[in-house]
Amino acid sequence: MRMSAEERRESVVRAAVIEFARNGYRGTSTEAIARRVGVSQPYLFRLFPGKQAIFTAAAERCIEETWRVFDEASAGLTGEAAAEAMSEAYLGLVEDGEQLMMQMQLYVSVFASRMGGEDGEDGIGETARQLWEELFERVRLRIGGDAAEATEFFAYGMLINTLVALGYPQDHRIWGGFGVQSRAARGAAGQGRAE
Amino acid sequence: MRMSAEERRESVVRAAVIEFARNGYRGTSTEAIARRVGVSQPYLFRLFPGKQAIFTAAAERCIEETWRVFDEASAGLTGEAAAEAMSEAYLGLVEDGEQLMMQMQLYVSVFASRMGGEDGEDGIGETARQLWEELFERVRLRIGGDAAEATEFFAYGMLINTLVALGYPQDHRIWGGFGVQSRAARGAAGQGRAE
DNA sequence: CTCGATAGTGATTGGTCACTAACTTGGTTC
DNA sequence: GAACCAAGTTAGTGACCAATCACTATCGAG
Repeated sequence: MRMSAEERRESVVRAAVIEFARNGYRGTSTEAIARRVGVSQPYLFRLFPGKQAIFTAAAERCIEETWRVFDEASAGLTGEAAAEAMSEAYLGLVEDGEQLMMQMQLYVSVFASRMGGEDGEDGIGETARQLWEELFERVRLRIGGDAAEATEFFAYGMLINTLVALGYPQDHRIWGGFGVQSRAARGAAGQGRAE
Repeated sequence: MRMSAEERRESVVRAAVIEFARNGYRGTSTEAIARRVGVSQPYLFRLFPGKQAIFTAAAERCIEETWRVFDEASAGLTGEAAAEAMSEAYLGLVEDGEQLMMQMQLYVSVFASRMGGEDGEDGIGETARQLWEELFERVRLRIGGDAAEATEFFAYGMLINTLVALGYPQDHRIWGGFGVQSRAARGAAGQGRAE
């Protein structure tokens, strides 16, 4: 089906999120992305300057999407209620694993690009930090401005990432009282840890 | 320099942790590991049945090492004091990034192996979960048996992983009052969050 | 010294992958 | 209906990589 280059780019990004999430940067062939999109592999290089650019676009998309979900879930709320709503939404977002693993893949790619890893020498680290800080700031404001609470929110978020990556079902004892239904929000809700 | 197969395997594992940490499973060539060890690439396949086995050995080593550091740092302590000591030790362990990134690479590999990713079809997920649970259990006992506190400990640990991976120096404001010297311990210390 | 075992290498191979060049298809406009 | 342009394809290239095989070097024991 013939469509505009812009529309194609959009479907490439969507396909790339899935493929990169599952197999990582090196583990994903441009062939696989192209097949998922339904176009020939060389055509990708007309829509994007290279594989790295596709990865970056997918990573950006993924973090933007995370904020979109947070924003939607916590619209009109503030403080703990907002944090709770966002935590709950995050568990939903992350359930299928694709969004989550794209995040993780981004983190390891950023590290690799710093450690003289051979690929990703473009400014992916800079981009990632910018996106992360923006997300952090937005969440902080939404839950009421307290940095420590925002930090706690993200800490539990990162634990969720890890447990999901390892493949623990949400009723496994390792989730230790959080996870499963809305109780998941408890830990991340930042229930007034005074300091 | 000629050495016993067992000694060689040991140096291969050490080299593999570095290479896999920096470049991931797919991004690391057996050639690169061999070069770092100082042996020919084919010889690796005499010491290990395949690339995957080297990766698994490196991952196991890395988690065992984490416990070793925790254990040493918190020897003779219990409760919050133990948690604080372990947190502090973790920041030190993780500072250079290699241990940490090997962990992250393990997580993404486990996920990939679950998602029909083409490599890692051996039981790496099972192995990883076992190692993780063992570590969790040991930490839980050391800090006094409370699962929620252990969960919080690990949550902040995972946040540390992410921030280090993204390349934030420990005095960056995103660390929000934790990180930097022993104050790092504060967040992870599980300071009696009643419920 | 020599013989057996263990440590280690060089050459190769079948396969994969990012990326390029040159070409074709389909829609729009005058 | 032809001229034009953007969308899309087929064919190909050089580089790299895990794994195998057949071989050599070095050690220790009798």
